[in-house]
Amino acid sequence: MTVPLIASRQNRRAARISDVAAAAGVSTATVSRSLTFPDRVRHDTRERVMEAISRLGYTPNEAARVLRAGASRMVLVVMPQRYSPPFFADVLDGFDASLSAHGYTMILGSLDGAENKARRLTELVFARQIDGVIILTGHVPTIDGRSILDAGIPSVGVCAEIDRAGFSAVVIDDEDCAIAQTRHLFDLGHSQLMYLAGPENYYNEVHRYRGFVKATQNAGLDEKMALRLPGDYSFASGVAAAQYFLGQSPRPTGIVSACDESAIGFLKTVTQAGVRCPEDVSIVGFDGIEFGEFCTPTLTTIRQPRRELGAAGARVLLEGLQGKSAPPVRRTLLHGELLVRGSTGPAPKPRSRHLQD
Amino acid sequence: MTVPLIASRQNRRAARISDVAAAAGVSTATVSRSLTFPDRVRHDTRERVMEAISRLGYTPNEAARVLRAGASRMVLVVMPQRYSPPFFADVLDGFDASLSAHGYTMILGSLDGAENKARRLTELVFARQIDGVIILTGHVPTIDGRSILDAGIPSVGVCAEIDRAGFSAVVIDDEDCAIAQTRHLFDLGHSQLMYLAGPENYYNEVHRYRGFVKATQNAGLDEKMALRLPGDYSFASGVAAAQYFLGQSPRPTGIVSACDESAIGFLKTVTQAGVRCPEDVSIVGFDGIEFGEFCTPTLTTIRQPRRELGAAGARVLLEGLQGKSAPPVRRTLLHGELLVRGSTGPAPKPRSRHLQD
DNA sequence: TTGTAAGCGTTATCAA
DNA sequence: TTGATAACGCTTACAA
Repeated sequence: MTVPLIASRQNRRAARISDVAAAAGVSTATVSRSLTFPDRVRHDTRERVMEAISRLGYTPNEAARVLRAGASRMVLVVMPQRYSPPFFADVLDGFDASLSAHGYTMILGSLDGAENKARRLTELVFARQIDGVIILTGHVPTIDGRSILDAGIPSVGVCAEIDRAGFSAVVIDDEDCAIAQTRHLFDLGHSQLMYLAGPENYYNEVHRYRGFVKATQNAGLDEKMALRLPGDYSFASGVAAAQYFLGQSPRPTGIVSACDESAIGFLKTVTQAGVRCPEDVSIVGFDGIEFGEFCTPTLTTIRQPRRELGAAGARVLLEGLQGKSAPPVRRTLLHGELLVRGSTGPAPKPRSRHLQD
Repeated sequence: MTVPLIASRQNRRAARISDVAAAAGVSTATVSRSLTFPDRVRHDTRERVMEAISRLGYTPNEAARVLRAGASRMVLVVMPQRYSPPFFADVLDGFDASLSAHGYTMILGSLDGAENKARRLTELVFARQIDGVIILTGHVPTIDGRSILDAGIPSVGVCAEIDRAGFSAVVIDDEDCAIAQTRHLFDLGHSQLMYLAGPENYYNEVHRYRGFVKATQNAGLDEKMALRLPGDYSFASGVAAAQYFLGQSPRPTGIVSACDESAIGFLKTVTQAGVRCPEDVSIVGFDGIEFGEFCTPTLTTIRQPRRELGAAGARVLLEGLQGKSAPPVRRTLLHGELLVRGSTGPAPKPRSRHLQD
């Protein structure tokens, strides 16, 4: 189903290339060349053309250029369903800075809400309105038997690898970071851990949980000493996990969270219930969002290189966009870094703790 | 200066309308009509056409449609220089939901970074690639003697009125909200206030500060009892203000902040220095971002109806987009709401307080 | 170095 | 109800 186009009110007719050509006393081809290949035009001719352009306030009609050239210089960034604005804002900044420096415009589309959002994005790509795609989630939906990835335009996964072969990715070492989170707690003497998960089957969740499991196994910890609670990267799921935690006895003393928001929700909720952090419970977040410095206590976490992820993602995409042939598929690995702050401390002495409610 | 277009690699040639027409044994006009005006085509003809479309995986080329129809169904959202992702994310969601339901695609552009960002956005609009504009800041830069507002396309200010006559706006009652913030502190007995400002000359800052001044004057408070500290809606400016505050003696006991981030930065910094909140100092934020519930103490603030701002802004723009003639200019006023939480309490008894460092 | 002219893929007008 | 055809405004062979 296509919505009919409604022509917008034209006030004064916009200048066309032919107007400029007439004003400068040259052909339209010369105007076009003056703009795109300045050195293929005689100097004084170009001056006349430029003067006419600025006098008439001419801007080339983008639709006509796109149609003729078969390229739109637009890049679509696909956001996951549940996303954290504090986290992604910096990544997007990284994209935007690089892309706009190279003449590309960034379009943002999110996969949340109804299916028709995903449909519109897919159509946009197949309508040849998009030259390249950056995907911030591992999975892209298939609509009417085709997905954005089928359009055959350069596409790169950032923050998450795309769940289909043949695409480059820029990611961090999620698994190692989760190992670092977990080890940090072990090093502090914790032996009863809890894992606060992200959305099931998400790339990041899978890898982070894998790291958590490896680290606990390495430490010889029994599976049962490392409970996994569901979550979705929201404050709310941290609160829910905290409520579960408060009902436990004995309680775990170390919490590994798959993101900062949930960690902060958890932190606040248990603190309010009288549990002290880090004396009674230690918690490690993941992402390094700015809030982590402003909650109480400050949040120990994994700092992700957010702008660098954005910049590197843009760079990889630009290679695909500008090269004559498809560049080799590759995986760029950046590194997260453990940031020890106030929310983690030595495990409490092994005394049973049911200070409850 | 225009960047040359580089045609993207075509794998298999995309189906065109003529391919569909041939496959269905009709003319291209009939294919077009089947898509746009289904009821002007005989039922069985349309069925054949639709079958061919889905068999060939045909999607109309957007550039061609845009060129021919003179409308792009794209809406540009202009973000201010300094913006708060946690705040604007919900507003954007509000836009996106309404716009995409009406067949429009949203493009995001920010004014931060170098001038060339603003230039690209301006060109995009003059290139007739954009049907409508939503502006989240009062001021839009002029580049080469023209601004986005000069393009003559429907434009609406959201969260801030545009600093030029002739444009509709959807805003909240900033001034009244600031009065409510300030009164709340007076009601609690505070008489030495401090105002933590937003960026100079921003629409919101101007109105909020005006409300603050009015409320203090109404209360008969001396100008000197109400210091204004500069800020820019960031955590950092809250921290800076806190450092100034800590150096004061006696200190103000009530802080009115122009945004939540600064308030939280302030809160954290003074708390860490041993000042108790709300016993020694009360603070009121502005915006109602989610994190306000998770800092310690929770933040008293003004809750803005963010999604409603987005939805209303989209609605006003859509009127301009869909109507035959320009709708009347009007100002839609929504209301913020004081949310009393933990960061405000009765003014301390008037004893001098230099508990310092 | 410059100009001529043929498309790019649609949609809308007009005629059948 | 359908079809032929002329735009939409630009870029780019190719010719001069």
